[in-house]
Amino acid sequence: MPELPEVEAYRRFFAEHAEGRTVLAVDVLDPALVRNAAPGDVGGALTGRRFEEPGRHGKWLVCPAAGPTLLFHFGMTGDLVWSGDEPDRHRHDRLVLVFEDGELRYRNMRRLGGVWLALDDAELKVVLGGLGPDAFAVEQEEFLGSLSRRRGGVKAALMDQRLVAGIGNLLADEVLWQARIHPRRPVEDLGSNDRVRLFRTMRRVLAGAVEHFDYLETRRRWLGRVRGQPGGRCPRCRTALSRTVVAGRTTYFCPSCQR
DNA sequence: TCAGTTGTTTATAT
DNA sequence: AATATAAACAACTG
Repeated sequence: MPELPEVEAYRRFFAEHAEGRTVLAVDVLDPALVRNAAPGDVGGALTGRRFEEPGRHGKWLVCPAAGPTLLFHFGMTGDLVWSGDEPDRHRHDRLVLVFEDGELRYRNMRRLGGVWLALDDAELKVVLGGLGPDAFAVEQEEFLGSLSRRRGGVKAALMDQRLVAGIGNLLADEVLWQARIHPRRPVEDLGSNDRVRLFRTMRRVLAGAVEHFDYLETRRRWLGRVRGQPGGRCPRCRTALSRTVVAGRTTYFCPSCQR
């Protein structure tokens, strides 16, 4: 379920297993998931290179290797697996980075997402240039500025990666529930107090989710834990949650708390 | 068999 | 020009 917090966990996982290590080989098991280069280009660019500290922007994992950069997007079902934790390759493993002490596998059941290669900053910008600032790093001033230029529903705005990068369907519902804002509320109707509360709530939710990225199961007072459950009730007021479609996605909210 | 699914892109409509 | 909506992508699960 890769939104910003999960990708941050992947970033740390990548750092643990790949940072500072030299690529011995790249096995492209599913050429279609190398999205912007010929399959052989990835190994050509990375073999013999050493990965540096990985970064993250929104839902993208950015892995520089002293020159070329490998980028991962996880779609809905992407994952990273270390061979030490799981000896055998899996049929959904799409690309494998081979190191001296093991291999790191990019797994993706549904094949949404994939792997991108950038050879320099210009190519990096082609891949990431359309994204807004990272939702966990953006300053309040910039966020409010973007909101002021935005019209339409607030949930659509939060999920728009050009506005801020990293918020997906579940986190958008979580942020709006915690901020007590109705997902269909037009941005232009929000007062400045609502906007500031939205920003602070977004930061708090992201911080909590990055800290405990199993928040969907374990966070007792969060919406995520009950959304989708039959008969799910608002953790604050016990009102039965509403389920609808907003911005094309299944949306849960509390009709009592979120006016 | 059928509905549903956490992401993004594209086409079309407003 | 922006925003909204639906479909497509793809491969499962219940």
